[in-house]
Formats: sequence, C-alpha cells, structure tokens
Amino acid sequence: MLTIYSQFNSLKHLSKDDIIRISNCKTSKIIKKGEHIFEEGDYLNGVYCIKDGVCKVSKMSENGKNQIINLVKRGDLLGERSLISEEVSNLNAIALKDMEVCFIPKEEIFRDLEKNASFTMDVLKNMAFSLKNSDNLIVDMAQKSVKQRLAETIIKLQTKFGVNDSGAINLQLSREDIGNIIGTATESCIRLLSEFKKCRYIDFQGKNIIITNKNDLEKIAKGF
Amino acid sequence: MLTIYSQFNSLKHLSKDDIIRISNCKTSKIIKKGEHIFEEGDYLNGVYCIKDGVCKVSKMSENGKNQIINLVKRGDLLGERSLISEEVSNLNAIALKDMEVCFIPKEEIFRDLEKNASFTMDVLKNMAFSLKNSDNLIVDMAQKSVKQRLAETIIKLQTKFGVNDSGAINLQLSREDIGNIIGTATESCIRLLSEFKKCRYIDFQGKNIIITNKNDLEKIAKGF
DNA sequence: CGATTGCTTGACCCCCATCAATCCTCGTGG
DNA sequence: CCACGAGGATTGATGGGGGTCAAGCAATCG
Repeated sequence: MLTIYSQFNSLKHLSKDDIIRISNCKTSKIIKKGEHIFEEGDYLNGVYCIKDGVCKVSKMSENGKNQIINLVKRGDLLGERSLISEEVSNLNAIALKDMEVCFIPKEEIFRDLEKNASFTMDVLKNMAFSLKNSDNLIVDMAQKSVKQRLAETIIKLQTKFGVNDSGAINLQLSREDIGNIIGTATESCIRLLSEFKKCRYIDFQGKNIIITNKNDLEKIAKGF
Repeated sequence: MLTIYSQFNSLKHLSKDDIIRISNCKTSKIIKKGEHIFEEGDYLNGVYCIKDGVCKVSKMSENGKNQIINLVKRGDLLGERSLISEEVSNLNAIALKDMEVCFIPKEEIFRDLEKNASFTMDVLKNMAFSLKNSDNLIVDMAQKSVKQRLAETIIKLQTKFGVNDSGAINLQLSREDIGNIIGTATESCIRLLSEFKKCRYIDFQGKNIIITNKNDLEKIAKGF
C-alpha cells in the first residue's frame, strides 16, 4: 500500500568528496515527535536528509481530511520532488519519532545534478520508482476494500520498519495515523484491527501490532 | 482527477539535431482503436512518442478490476518510466482512437540522457510533475466520494481534450472507461451522469458529454 | 436482420462514515 | 501519592453511498 521501500537514497552515487561535503553541512536539526519539518505551501530551499527518526508525509484533501502519502525514514531524502519542480511543497512532513535531519541547500543539489550525471540518473531512477509505487497506490485506493488495504498496509509496515524484540512492528502509529494511511475513518480502522486480532492474524503489544499469521493477512490483501 | 496535463513532453529541450534524428525514426506505427501499444509485463525496448491519437494507460488490480491511470495524447511520450527504471511495464496502453506512434529505441534515449543535461533535467521535471499529480490522485481516490471524482474528472477531461463544434468534450469514452477512470462500477457512473444531466450540470451529444454548468460542477468536485 | 455489445434502470444489501457514549492511559498539579 | 483532565481507543447504533445482480433497451456490426 504505502511506498514502503527506501526512496530517494540517491546519495550513494555521489562521489566521496560530494558525500563528505554534504555530510559536513552545518544545519543539522533536531525535530521532536509531533513537530513538522515543513508544511503545505512552504518554499523548500533545499532538501532534508533524514539522519535518524521517521516522519509521515501527508496532504489535506479539499474535504478537510488528512491523507498520509508516505513514511520516510533514516537515509531517505525529503523534499526532492518540490525542489526539482521548483514549486512550493504540496505536502506536510511531521515527525513520528524524534528526528535528526540534515538540510542540504538547493545550490548544492543543483550543482550535483548539473555536474554529476550518475547522480542525476540515480535521482531519475528513484523518481521512476516512486512513480510506479504511486500508480500502484492509486489502483489500490480506487479498487480495494478498506480491509484489503489495511492488511496490505500492516504487511508493508513490517517490511519497511521491521520488528522489535517482541516481534511487534517497530513503529509507533496512532489508530488515526493508520486510518489516514489507508484512507478511512479511525473507527473503521479500529474495528478491522480488532477483527484481525479475533481471527488471530495479528496481536497487540500495547498499541503496537504483531503479525501472527502473515499468510492469511496476505490472502486478505489480495481479496480472499 | 486524472493527470490531465501533458506529461513527458521532454523533447522540447532537445537540440535541433536531436529532434531531426528522432523524427526520422524508421519505426512509425499505426495503432487502431482498441488495439494495445503494450501490455503489463511487456519489456519496452524504448519509448513511444504519440504523433496522433489518444490512448488510455491502465492497470489491473489484484481484484481483477481495471483502473485507468492516465490518458495520453499527441506530443506525449509513453513508456518513459519503465525505460528509466529498466523494468518490464506495469501498465497497459490501449488506443482510444486510431493512433500514429513513433518508436524511439532505448539507446537513443539513453544517449540523450547521458549527453544532454538539459534533456535529463527536463525529464526529471516532468517526472516530478507526474509524481505530484499521482500524489494528488491518491488523496482524491482515498478521500473523495465517487460523485466528487466524477465531477472533477469531467472538468479535467474538458481541460485536457477541449470541445468540438457542439461544445462536447472532444474525446469518445465509454461509460465503462469513465468508471475505470474514477474507480467505480459502470452502473454507478451512469447513474451519476444522469443525475448531473437532470441537474443541468451537463448534457449529452450522443454519448459525449457537454458541460453546461461548470461552476456547479466545480463546487461538487470540491464537496458541496 | 439476428446477435453481440454497450447503455440504462430497478432492487437489494453490505460496507463504511458518522455521531455518541464510555473506557483507558498517561501526564500534570495539588 | 492520588485526583483529575485530556486525548486516544473502543464499542454501539444508524443511515447512506455505492457495489452487484438482473432485466430491458438501444445501437452497432457482420
């Protein structure tokens, strides 16, 4: 459901000097859980490189409902898209855990884009990859039931964030957030989660989710 | 709703020589209405440049339902995404009118991408633009009602394809296709269209749609 | 001129949004 | 240390949107 895989990890194709230059950027920032990195309408004068933590990337619909488009974690870049299209951001980025982010000014990025063909190609490939994921997400949103989407989302969350010692998905999400990922009301989301628990597909550790029957969960995601 | 605007018109930044070289490509093909240009799983050894006609780009969901992701017309490129990520296509492209397409082999595109920085940057910008549209579409699909999506789609179709002499949207779409664009059953789509007609927001010329009250249609699209 | 395909309308019912009430949990201050 | 308040989680009740099946109608085509 979510574009789970690490996007925008384009830095790996930069030369060693480039990486050092970028790592030494002066403006490394701490963002606390719940604070936003940027908001819809902000002009991003660069991109953010996530050194640690996780944030949700979301957008308000015209109906006033919130939709989470992506979850971004350590090693990902943030704001690349708006920078390239040279527009204000159309998305909000809010920390789900305390974060450490490093700001890379526009000029440095564009310098790389101009001089470093393999960096550009890599950005291009990541963008192509994101685009494919977005297209898949459109299809899922349009055609799948809430139950299917929830099952798929749980699986993808585990794939992306892994599990802790108890086997629970290694990311703290409120029920509301989960609802905003799959595009449904919080209550519907809760009801389905408790149904999944009754059927022993999942279990809880506090609010966190433990997948106990991945097979059946996958079947549900595919519509059985 | 749809990503209506011309994407992938990256050719404009190519040098004159490049354009001539590309225009002289030998493999120009005629595709008849209803035929497909490529299918899910096809390996695209290049991109298609649409010289004339319109095609729908769609994807089957795991439920077996069809979702139209985009409509592509004269001047657009097709298959750029799969080429860049060097994967088989995840989409189907089927002609809605008779088409003339020109095939540009992979090697030529990659030659341009390597040598022509402004071409690459332009591809990048188009990709960023597509990505933004896809994100918006995700939000719409997740949060808006079918009625809202239909209203929005009608407006965008008119913006993209213009109107003919009678003021009807200049593109022949079956009810099923419209349903597949907004992600709903054909019957629901028909019912809403006839409701819109009763309310005098739209009218029909044969099967084609004429917008008679764009204002109210826009209000509906925004949720009033 | 049958026959196939697409359009339209009706009936039915389930999924899910919404509103409301209660419970739980955790941080804060007395 | 406890009381209390606020925000999140949960459960119930309810109604409407829209999916689905079915039947009739229009139109296009060999």
